[in-house]
Amino acid sequence: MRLSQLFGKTQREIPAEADTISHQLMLRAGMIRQLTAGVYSYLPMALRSLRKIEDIIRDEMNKAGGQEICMPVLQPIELWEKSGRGVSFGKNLFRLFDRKERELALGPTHEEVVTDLIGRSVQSYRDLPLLLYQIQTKFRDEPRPRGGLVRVREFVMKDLYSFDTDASGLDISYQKMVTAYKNIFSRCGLPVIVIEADSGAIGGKDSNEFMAVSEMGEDEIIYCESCSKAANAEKAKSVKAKAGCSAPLPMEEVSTPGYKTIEEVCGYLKINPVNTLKAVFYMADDEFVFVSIRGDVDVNEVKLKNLLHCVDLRLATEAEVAAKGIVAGFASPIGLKGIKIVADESVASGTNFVAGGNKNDAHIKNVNYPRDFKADLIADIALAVAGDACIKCGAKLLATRGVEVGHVFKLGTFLSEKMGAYYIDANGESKPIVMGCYGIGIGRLMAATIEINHDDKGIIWPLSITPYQVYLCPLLVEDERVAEKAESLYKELKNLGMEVLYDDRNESTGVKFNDADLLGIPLRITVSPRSLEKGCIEVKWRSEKKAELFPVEEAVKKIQEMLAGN
RNA sequence: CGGGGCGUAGCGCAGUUGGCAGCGCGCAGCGUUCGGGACGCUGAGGUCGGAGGUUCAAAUCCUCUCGCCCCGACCA
Repeated sequence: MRLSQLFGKTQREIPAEADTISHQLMLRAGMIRQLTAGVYSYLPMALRSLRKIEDIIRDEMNKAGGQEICMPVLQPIELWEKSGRGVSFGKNLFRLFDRKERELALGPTHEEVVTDLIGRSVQSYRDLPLLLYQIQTKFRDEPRPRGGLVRVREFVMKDLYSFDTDASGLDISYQKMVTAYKNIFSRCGLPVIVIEADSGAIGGKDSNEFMAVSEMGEDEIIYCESCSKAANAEKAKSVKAKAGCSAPLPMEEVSTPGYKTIEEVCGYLKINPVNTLKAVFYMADDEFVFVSIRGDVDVNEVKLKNLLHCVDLRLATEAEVAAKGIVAGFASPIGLKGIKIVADESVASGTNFVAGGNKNDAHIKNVNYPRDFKADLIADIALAVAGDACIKCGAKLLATRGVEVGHVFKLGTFLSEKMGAYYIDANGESKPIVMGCYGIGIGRLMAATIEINHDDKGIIWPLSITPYQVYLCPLLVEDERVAEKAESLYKELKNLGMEVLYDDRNESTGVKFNDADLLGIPLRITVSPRSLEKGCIEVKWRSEKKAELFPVEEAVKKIQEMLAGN
């Protein structure tokens, strides 16, 4: 491709709308254009890379036994009502009406469609297992798209669905996908870590996320260096520091005039937050919930939501709290009636806590669970944080951030039961098909790769997913020797099957080199009067500082070798 | 949905007592340059996000509205 004809110009200045590195670089490199919030056009440079990523994914999916299909984006709303997930996807589901006023959704994912498809096609255990995938556009009306291609409302995803007769079959399918995913990210030049995850609106049991570790990532990862256990913060479990464990004493009211927050009460009573119990109030699908948790621990709302099996969970408003007769700032579950009480396990982690007095300006010392109050539910609903101990090996946990580039789920049978996808087993009995689903966001993968492979000059493409392999850069194209050599090299390299971006523009050296660095093509070939006079051509890796000179007659062979060796 | 910021040329921005809409980059033409974003001359490019209002006069003041970005909530 001649750069003079390439659609998508480079830009010197950083567009104001971008403050994520990958977003800035993609805009400056002329790869993407935004149409509206979270919706982008992909220009040639981006599309070439995306296609290569897709090819790698397709290859690995096929190797793992996947069969490619293509399912509709336009989906009748009844399908979503049938699965019940229209509710859990909520406003993220794009809805529209056809001319007959029939309601449709733009598919945010394809479990419904594929389960419907399978339910109609699969009859016998002999038809299973099955791995079906597609690479297709998804629509999700995200409340806040961000970071360029990191979170968008329209995007291409590879989604594979596995169908097995039983749990052990699912385990095999799941493992195949985990292996394939590791291959994919490794081939794309993107280091990832596999972590435990919550399954969110998808539902199901086991779930793992593939995270590209990066500061700009949206997810917090809690991990253990010594045993390498790692989980999304919304899923992570941890061992909290022990609270005091002296023998239980009788409860005793203390005056705490105006001291409401844990910090204030601790300061006033000269105690540590670990020895207090705090109260947090939620509305779970319109039910008021009183959460009791140790003062030094925060509530993990994902865990709480899963525990309560609710769709919508939010903090209660002051008015809602007051309406329940609760004295905010001095609340505790002691003696509370007619309110659902959920306690975190940490309330049982010690003795003689300080809790609210349920009246103004008073707290109670020496509160002990379960002696002094009961909970309707007690479970681990604590947010794990760096510094807690690993539940597996006891070492101190660390925190980092990551971009979720892939996610795999063991769905089980809840969807097949709802959607009516059954098979007949060897004994002639009807059973629900056991499902798994596995997704990779293609654009996000590309963005994450750039996020990790760049320097202050621009992108540094991994060879496997680069839009072009070679940047052919003649300096001083008005010099006939240079122009002739560059043209002949261009033809020769192309004929050898190389993907060449040929900077045939009559621009100054600085402009050309800076664009070469911005675009990040792995191998740069410079043809200049200076090196031609020595009978040489200069070759340089984008990732290296130093260039190499090769005699003109050997250059093509050397370039071939360099590309082949990487 | 809560908080903050911003909409003026393709991009980055300036533009307050309300009085001819500007600068830099980029773009087009010509010429001189050429190993890390060169220079000169000439030129094109604007419903100042939109609607309404105040005024002799609005990018500027008022009202409404739309959009975009960031933080949070949320989120496969």
